[in-house]
Amino acid sequence: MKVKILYVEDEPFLGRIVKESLETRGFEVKLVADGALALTVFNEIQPDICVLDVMLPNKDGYTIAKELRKLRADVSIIFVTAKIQTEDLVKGFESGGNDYLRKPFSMEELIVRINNLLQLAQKNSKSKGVEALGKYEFDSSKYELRIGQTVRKISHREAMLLQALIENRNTSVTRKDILLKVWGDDSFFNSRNLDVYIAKLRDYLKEDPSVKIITLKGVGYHFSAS
Amino acid sequence: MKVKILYVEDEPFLGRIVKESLETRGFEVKLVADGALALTVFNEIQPDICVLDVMLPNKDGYTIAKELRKLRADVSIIFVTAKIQTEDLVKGFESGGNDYLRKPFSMEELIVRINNLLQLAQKNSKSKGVEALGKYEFDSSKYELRIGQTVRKISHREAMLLQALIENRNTSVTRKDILLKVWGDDSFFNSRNLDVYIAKLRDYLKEDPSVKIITLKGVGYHFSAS
DNA sequence: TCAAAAGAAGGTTAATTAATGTTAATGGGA
DNA sequence: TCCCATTAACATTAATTAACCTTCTTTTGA
Repeated sequence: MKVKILYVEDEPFLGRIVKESLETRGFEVKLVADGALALTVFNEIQPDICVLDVMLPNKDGYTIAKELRKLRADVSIIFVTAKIQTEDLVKGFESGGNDYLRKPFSMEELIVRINNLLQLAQKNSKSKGVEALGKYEFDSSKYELRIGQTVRKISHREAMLLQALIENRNTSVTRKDILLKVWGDDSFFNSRNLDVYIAKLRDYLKEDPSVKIITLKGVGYHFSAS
Repeated sequence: MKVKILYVEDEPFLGRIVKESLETRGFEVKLVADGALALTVFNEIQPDICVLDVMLPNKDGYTIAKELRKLRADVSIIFVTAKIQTEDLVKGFESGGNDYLRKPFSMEELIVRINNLLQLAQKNSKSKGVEALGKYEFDSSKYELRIGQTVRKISHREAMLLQALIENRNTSVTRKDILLKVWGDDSFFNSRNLDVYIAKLRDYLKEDPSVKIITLKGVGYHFSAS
């Protein structure tokens, strides 16, 4: 499958050249000229990489980046800017950018940096969609948990929770973060709800003892799986 | 502990300025002017980040990078170069570089990119492995303490405390440092709490008398283990 | 100067409280 | 109705607090 790129750029001439140039190299590029549209298009095409101009009408690149990160923590973001102020650079990395390119840039440089990020992303998350969890496989788009021949459909909440754990695999997540991500708020009742769902997941995942959800009492959970 | 940087640069004037500038920001910088020396110095100081000029006498930056990667796969490498040819950029990433900076660059830009790589590296290597403590083995990501065939699950606090001791193995830690690290504050009650947990760890570790938690009354503890 | 007394710091074990586990009952929407 | 999310009820475990004990240090007075 082609690598999808969301390219947000308001200069039409530059935009078209870069888009075509990237397409020649086998990327699938969606060009958006208006910052306010970026999120909508992002949700539509689910790109692997976002290339964002910083100066944009309606909504600047940094703001977009922050919003994108919330939607998908693992998306790769490259900023492109004519500004050379270093505070912008700082802002760029702070708002969740993975790389920063100054205009004018060469196509080769952009492509190299794109490829670099793709490799990184691949290392971090293998082939997305289907996650290997020990002997299990979790298909986050189908809400399916497979082990051997057995397929178990899991519910929306179960899937969200499992996803949240997977995103923090081999590190710890706080209960609060999970609650905010999965339930949207961390009230007392939702907190007990989380306990219930953890129990369910543990039950689903009990066939492979190497897949573990360890409780960090007073803190959160630590999910580990090969 | 300070972040250590190996900086290979043959222009003495630039080298000194960058070195001093980085040191002002709290980095520990070793400046090397000769490519052929880079490896030796690398082994000596075990840096967290390497900043390599590409054009160097005796051995160029790309070659150095490849060799460094062989020595330590997880080291972060930033190339710095006056060349603007894009083939160099490609070569840079291919030879194992993590980032590429064109001269002239601003200090801020360098620092931002350094910090970015540090964060990345931390994410990747977070769940570090298994510590040998005399006859025991402590797996900090699984919260397991093993001796012979016996595996004991320990709690989060127990693990944090043990980790804090291990990090200061064969030296002394103050109670205050431990309390801040494990409990977040050093109030009276938490201080007594620490006593309780020290007792637990001593109990867990009593099978091997060479593993010792020695009390330094009025100061802290001294943890020793082969 | 020295021994006894008083304190302080920490050791140990037990009791208490808070957090989470588990299973079942309830309730609401396609 | 059926499924899933939520709430409830009771069980379990970890963390904290308490109580009492031991050890070392400091103070004090003969």
